[in-house]
Amino acid sequence: MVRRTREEAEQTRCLLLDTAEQLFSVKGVSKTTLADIATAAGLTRGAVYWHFENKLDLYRAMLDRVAPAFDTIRTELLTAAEADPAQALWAHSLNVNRVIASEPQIRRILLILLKRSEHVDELAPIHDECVAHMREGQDVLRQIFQLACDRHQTLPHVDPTLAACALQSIHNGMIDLSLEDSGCFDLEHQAGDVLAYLYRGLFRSEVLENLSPRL
Amino acid sequence: MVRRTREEAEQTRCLLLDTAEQLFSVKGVSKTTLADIATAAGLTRGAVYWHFENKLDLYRAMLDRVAPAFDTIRTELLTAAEADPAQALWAHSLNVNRVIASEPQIRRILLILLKRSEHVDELAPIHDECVAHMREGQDVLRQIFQLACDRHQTLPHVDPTLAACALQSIHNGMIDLSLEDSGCFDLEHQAGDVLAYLYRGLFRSEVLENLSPRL
DNA sequence: TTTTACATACGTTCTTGCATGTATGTAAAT
DNA sequence: ATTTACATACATGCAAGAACGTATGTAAAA
Repeated sequence: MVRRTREEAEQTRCLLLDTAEQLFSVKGVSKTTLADIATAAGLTRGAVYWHFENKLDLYRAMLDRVAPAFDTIRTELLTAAEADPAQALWAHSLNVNRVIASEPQIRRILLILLKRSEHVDELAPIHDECVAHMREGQDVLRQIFQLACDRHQTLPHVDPTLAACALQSIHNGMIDLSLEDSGCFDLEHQAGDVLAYLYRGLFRSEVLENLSPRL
Repeated sequence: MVRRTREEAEQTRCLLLDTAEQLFSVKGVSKTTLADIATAAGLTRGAVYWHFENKLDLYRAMLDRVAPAFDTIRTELLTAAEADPAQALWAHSLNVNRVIASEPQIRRILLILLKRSEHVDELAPIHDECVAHMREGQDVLRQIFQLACDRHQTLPHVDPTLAACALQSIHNGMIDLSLEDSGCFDLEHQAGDVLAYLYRGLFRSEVLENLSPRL
């Protein structure tokens, strides 16, 4: 399979990334060799080394493909927050679940990040970026909870920082559960109700009644 | 360092497990070789192969050292549940955080399980056991939430299964956050307040007021 | 004709598993 | 109380196979 034009080369690159995604999610990152990826893609290691410097470079490129999706969600949250913080958070929570439940590629990448790679050594800097990204996300949540507090949407004694931790934690926990092979948790159908329990402990009932879609 | 008696041999075994724990948590499981462990312990690979069949056997033995701690916590939960389910759950939640916060060995093992190993291949059966253990734990939580529902301790429309998911998720999420190097979350000091938000969305206020230690 | 997009071949570095060596402990026979 | 016989607790050496990086070959595109 010899690709000749630039266009076909781009296809080859995508194929390698898709194949890597697949193999990483099944065999784990450390157990998947560049030869495995090349062979599974119907190519040779030469092709891999043409498109990527090494395994780490390929790994980073693979993750970069899904970053925009998360940026989009965050932007939507920020723009909606000024009008109604509580509503913005609720919509955001459902958004996160919907995206993860509906896009297999996102699920595969999360699976690789959370359960198919070791967060050390060469991969450490990449995972550090992910953690930094997560902390930014948590800070965004904190700001919006602060807004909600200022507008008295939250229950008394709700601290914005801790509320952000709570929301982030329960989201991460649910994502983790849903990624287990056993499939003991279904993000699309159960996450809304689970989130509702937490929201009821954070926001006043008048606020909760006005959330759409219905809490 | 030649150990001659059985007693000294047991010490050597422990030393190897301690060393493995340390190295796994720093370098990751796949990047840590048996030679690394042996050398760091001041021994050779021969010693490792004497005490353990192979790397997998060593890994399992390492995990087995902390299993009793979790069993103890679960037993405490079950015995306390009959008298007062809500109180038992609250005490259990605080217990989990206290144990993890106070015992470095537990934290190291959790770190290895969650962020320093790939849940595939030879390690897969071990991690499957962990998942099974977790699901049993979730079922215990469900049963106790069922008790709480029966006694009208919970708010209306709280489903035991989903409540168990919620509690498990937020616990796992907090543990995950607390294990990050950045230390952006402190299990011992912040987890109680975060948990309180969820409990307020699950239990009636009369029940919450009677929880000790104070919610 | 040069560059692109790969394929092929080679050398090196780990890592593992096993086989073997050896010094010490231990229990029973004498 | 010795000696004998064997088990224990490691250390050392070797063979074999990954996996990687690189160097080189090659056919088509530009």
